[in-house]
Amino acid sequence: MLKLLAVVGPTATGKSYLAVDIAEKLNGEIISCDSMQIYKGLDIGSGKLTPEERKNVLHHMLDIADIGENYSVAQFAEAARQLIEEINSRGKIPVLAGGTGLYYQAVVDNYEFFSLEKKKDVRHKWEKIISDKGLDDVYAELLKTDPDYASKISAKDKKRIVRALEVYELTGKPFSKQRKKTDMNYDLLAIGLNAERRELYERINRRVDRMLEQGLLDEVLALMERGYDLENNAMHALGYKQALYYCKGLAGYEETVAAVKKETRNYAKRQLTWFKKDKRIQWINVDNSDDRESIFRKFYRLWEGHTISA
RNA sequence: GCCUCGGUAGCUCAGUCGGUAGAGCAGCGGACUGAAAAUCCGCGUGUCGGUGGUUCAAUUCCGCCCCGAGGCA
Repeated sequence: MLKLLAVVGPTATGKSYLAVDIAEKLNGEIISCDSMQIYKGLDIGSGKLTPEERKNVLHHMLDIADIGENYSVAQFAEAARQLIEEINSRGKIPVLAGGTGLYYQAVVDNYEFFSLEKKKDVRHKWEKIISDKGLDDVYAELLKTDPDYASKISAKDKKRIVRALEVYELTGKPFSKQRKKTDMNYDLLAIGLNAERRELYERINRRVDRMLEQGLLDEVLALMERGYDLENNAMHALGYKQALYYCKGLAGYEETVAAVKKETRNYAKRQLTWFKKDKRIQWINVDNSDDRESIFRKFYRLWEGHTISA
């Protein structure tokens, strides 16, 4: 069975560093599991490690998409599964590390995605209908094409409504028919990093301050100069969106910083909701007194206890 | 020391002519299969500063005390 190590959890808990330490000491390669670090040019704000910090370990799935393109889970899952095979065949251990719950789940649970029969942009068509006629009409359309799925989601859930219609149009199959391919087919050790809520929020606040010191606003200005704006998914990333408003003069500085911190805290909460549901994950609590070494030691105990580890 | 105003949710405050209270922000919980750092759903979380009194009933009225702000000395 293919080995797979996963490092997940909410933002600002030190997943990237732990992954590097694991890969260095256990002869591994890292597969980033982060929907924003995928994009070239989102560096500081996405919390990407610097080239210096990752020079000793091979990192996959970083900087593989342009901000102008819209990357998808389906692409990620396919590429990641391929990498897991390759890394295993080299006798090394793949470390899937990152905080994007859907990406993690799609890989580990082998989600099925229908192949796209047509390649065209139908999303804008539906978005136009929404702005012309309203969301209700579009939801009614979904009720016709895929009543099962329509009944599962909110009639106000714009993104899911559009997506289901889009997938139906591109694959010819209703969204609700997508399933897991099989149950888990990896020898998985999943590690979750978490901290007490208070401590977690302090870490997040500090991290946002650090990003600003490191030049997040300059990064965003540079992206603006290259013509990127809110129509690009990547620019909806936490921190980037708010910084964009600030750079356009639509928000004040203090207000912007507060908003980024708040939304990052809310995001961390959603990540926890996602990962807590996965009972395979073994949690490591990180606190103020921990450094990289002590976190690695906590990990190593779990690794030794893992039955098929070798 | 005296006078005035204030003390209600984590914060800022509203309110109850006496029937144990509600907004905003923050927060909490959840969903999630092709944008997911997205999108969506749900939830007031409270010794109404403390303590005596009046009352069937006090957060509300009265006394005393504590704390904060301002004024007069």
